[in-house]
Amino acid sequence: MDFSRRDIHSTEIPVLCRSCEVRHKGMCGALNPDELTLLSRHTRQLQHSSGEELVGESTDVEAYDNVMRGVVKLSKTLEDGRQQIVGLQFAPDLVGRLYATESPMTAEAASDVEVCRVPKVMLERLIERNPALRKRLMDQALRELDEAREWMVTLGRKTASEKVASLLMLIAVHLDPDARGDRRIFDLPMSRLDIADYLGLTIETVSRQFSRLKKDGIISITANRHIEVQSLAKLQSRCG
Amino acid sequence: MDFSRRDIHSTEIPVLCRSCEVRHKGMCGALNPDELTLLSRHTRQLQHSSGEELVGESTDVEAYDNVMRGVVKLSKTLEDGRQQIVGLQFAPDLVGRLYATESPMTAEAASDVEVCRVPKVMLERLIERNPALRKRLMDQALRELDEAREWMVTLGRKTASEKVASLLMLIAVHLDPDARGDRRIFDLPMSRLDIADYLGLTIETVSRQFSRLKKDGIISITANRHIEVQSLAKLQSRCG
DNA sequence: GCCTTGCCTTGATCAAGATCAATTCTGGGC
DNA sequence: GCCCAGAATTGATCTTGATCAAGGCAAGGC
Repeated sequence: MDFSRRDIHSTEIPVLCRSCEVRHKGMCGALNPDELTLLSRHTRQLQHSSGEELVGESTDVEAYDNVMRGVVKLSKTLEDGRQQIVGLQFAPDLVGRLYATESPMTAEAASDVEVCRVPKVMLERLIERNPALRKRLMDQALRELDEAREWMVTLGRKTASEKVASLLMLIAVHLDPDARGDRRIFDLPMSRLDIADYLGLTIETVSRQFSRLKKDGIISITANRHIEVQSLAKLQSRCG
Repeated sequence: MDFSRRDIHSTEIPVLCRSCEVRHKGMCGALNPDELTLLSRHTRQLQHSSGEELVGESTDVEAYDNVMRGVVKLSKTLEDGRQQIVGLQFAPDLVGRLYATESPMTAEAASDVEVCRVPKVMLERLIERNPALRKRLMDQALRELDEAREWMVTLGRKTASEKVASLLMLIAVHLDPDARGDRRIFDLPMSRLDIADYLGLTIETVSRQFSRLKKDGIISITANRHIEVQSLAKLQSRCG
């Protein structure tokens, strides 16, 4: 698995949401600060497990959401309730299916989240006359495709213990990218249920695998969510 | 799962590969016949399980392959040999990672395949000045992303029997799209091993599930590959 | 025709992970 | 500090699908 840091400008730059007059610490992703300032129309704070949806099937608004802070989960549900998380979006990703008014998917806050809402037509009009933006959006789509396919290997061919190790690696890379050496410290941005739904496991199995990683001295956990990875190399070696 | 026929012009149109002077029955996909005639430089016939790779990591050629006939499998392999097929490409898909000279993936013929090879730089130059082509390629990327995420649900949350039913539905839709009524007849474009690698199962489990579908009168199989679906509705009801 | 080879099927057994059922931990309200 | 509700852990048991092993079947070579 390729856990290298994605190519974004991680220095935070102020972004002013014109309509709400909220000043964010934004990051350069698909939309740069200027474009975001130009387009953003509404800023929302969403709380973890509020049940509120972002751009998604049921909230079929004509908009995209640019993630400013926190983690958004994209999930799909079978008729009998079985759920699978099919993607995580970190700042500064743009959430929402380009060129489609609905998508058979739900976007919800996995952690506490702040998003800037961008009207669909405005963005799509801007895409037409801005080749750089177009390229960045194409790159986000292709990167998400690569990530989805990489995760298919995890879902289809890895053991429970490899799955959990892979998730910890993924999050360590996204949430503590500047750490030095072999240790990483971060807070899990999601519940055990979310983790299970992302890995195609049950919460009990996830919990047992965490306990095993603790027992083996690879991680320590406090307050359920706070993770200290003692050795990233050892964790990597468990990713299959 | 959405098994609706993808939006392509399925009428076949002649395409002339200029360099090889081969005339194909092409279909309109990401590249239309004019663009393909303009760009194609070499036509290759690949045989099922020849081991030959299309555009991929090891054959790091500066080209894309446009599938004219047959089915191409995209797969990833873990160090210990566990394999996962992460996508199937049917005619007239374009195979190859846009804007990247290598991708951690292998593309091989799943069935007997005919492809038109297109030089990377030529296509990327054409993209710059052809908005319609650009949009079609963006749409293929977004569609592949949707399909990958849909398959993640299959891999992570469905039972073996639902997985096999889902694969049969997928192939029925692609390879016998014009069939009327509730019956479908087609040849499986891949081996049991490929099926297992696409579904995250073993060949034995796949075989048992086929046997069960036969016993329940939902499908009949002759010569290993030839499938007759007696009731698409019943098959659908087993997809989870 | 017979043998070989590769692919598929079937059966017996095993183990990883699911399920069911208690506890225990954590955080929030008072 | 104490209580409560939701979340996480742990244990006991069961099920699904993997593994190991044997045999069937069809195509190609001689």
